[in-house]
Amino acid sequence: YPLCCPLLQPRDEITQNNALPYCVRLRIHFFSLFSSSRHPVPDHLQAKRARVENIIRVMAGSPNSRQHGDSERSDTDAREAREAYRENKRKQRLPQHQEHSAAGPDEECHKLKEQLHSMQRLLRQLQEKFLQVYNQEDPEHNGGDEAEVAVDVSTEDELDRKNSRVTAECGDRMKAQSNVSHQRESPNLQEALKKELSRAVNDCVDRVFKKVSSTGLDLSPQQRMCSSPEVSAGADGKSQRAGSTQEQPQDQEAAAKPRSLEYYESSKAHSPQDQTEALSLVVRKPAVAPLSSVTPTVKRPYPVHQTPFQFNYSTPLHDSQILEHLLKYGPHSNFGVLPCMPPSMDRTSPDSVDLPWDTIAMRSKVTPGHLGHHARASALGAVTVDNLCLPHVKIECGELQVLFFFCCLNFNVNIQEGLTPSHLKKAKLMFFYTRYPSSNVLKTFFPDVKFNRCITSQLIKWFSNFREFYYIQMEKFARQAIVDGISDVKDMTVSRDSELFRALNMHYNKANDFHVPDRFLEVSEVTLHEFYTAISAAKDSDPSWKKAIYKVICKLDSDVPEEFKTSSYL
DNA sequence: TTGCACCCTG
DNA sequence: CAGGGTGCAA
Repeated sequence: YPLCCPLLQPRDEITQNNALPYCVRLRIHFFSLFSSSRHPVPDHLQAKRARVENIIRVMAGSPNSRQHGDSERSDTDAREAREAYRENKRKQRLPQHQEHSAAGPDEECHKLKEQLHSMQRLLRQLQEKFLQVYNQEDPEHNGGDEAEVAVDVSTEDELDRKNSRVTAECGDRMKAQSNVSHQRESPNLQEALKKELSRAVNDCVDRVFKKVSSTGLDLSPQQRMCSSPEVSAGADGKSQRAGSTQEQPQDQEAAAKPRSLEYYESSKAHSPQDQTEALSLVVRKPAVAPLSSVTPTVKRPYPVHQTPFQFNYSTPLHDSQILEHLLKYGPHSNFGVLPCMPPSMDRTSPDSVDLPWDTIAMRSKVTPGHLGHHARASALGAVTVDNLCLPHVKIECGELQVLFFFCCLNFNVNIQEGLTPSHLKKAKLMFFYTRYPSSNVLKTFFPDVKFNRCITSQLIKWFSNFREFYYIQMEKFARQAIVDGISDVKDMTVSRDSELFRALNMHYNKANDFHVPDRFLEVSEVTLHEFYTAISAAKDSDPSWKKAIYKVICKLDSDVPEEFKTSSYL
């Protein structure tokens, strides 16, 4: 079976089968995986799986979904293009030190290629592991009918024949089940099938979560929301509430609120202990020892004040760290604490149920040939990827299912949309070289970040804050020198022993694990002298007296070393 | 009018 | 560090 997993297939096989929404294929594979891989399959589950299998084939024959997807994609492409144009126009107006960007799509393409290759490599390894364990534990079920679950689109005639056959079969099966009898009244069999499919999938996902929680994973209610069996979602993204949720207030007002706020409130109601203070926009990275030495203090970045537009940082999972960890140390190793993200939806949002999985689908398609999908992913992923984060999850169980789940999770979030503490650290170290980085420099040196306007301004703001601290220190020490009666500028030097340097180093290089370049000491000294002379000349009476200094200092930037370009630098 | 950088504040 | 206010330049 594992060979059929779409995530484990070569990219071409995945993308060429796109007659069917990828989310559906992925869900099917989840369903098959969890219903058959470890235990003999009960009859009713087998029947369910067969139905699902049939539904796939029916849907694969439907041209509607694809056409819809294509038009949607070109819309997004156009939007993206307009955005890029505006971005370029804006750049032309930036001050001198901000150069033009020529790279753009090529760069992104290259970035995506690299990420894809890395992910594919990891997935191949995972596949091997899967096969190993699978063969050990369940030899008699290996290579059985699951192989047929993969969608094979052969000739159109054949497909038609299959469709009519499986449609009939599926109809019979459904008639046999009293709990879906109402669906017979549906004017459109496909709609009914979709409902049944999503019910099966939700069922499956719910079982995954049950399994997860029974084997040591700690999931709070909101993390299970996307798997709620009470909600039946159509595979086209629409959904219906098929049951009631007693914990959620369901007034119109709540439904009209921005999703982030809505989620924040509901999550607060569920687990008030998690949110105790104003939260940083910096997304905490996972503490995945020994890959990262970041202290595993995980803050829940639920944004109380965030606007939907800012809701773009998504995930701290980074560069397949989780998967790598699993592959290196096995699923029994202790993961410590996984990062958390701000789940943005709850089950009171009737149109949200299918989104997390759609997001998997779209993001999984982020490949050089599918930048259109990428655009869709950025638009929707900003909101939906959050759902897949499992805050405060300890991985201590050895379930392959969990491994696979996190594999998908990680695959999904391979592209950074949020800035992590590592990015902040890197930015601080970059400050030793450049006080006024252009947006191009930022893009070049944060290749693992999916840039958008929000992220860019956040990074710019960081450097603005760095400068602020820097200049405050300079002014402070310059004034101190004057108070101390230093009469000659030459008597003021900045060395590694200087108090001034220690203050700066403490701020930008707290761990003191980075060798600060000499050039930074020189620039610091120049800045200190500038402040000294300006204050000595009583220029500080002019409200904008610092501007002259800024003008001098911004010319002293040097190039950031190439090593900083590697996303795994830290 | 818009975007940016700085300033101030929490 | 981030948000809001302000002034400046394009």
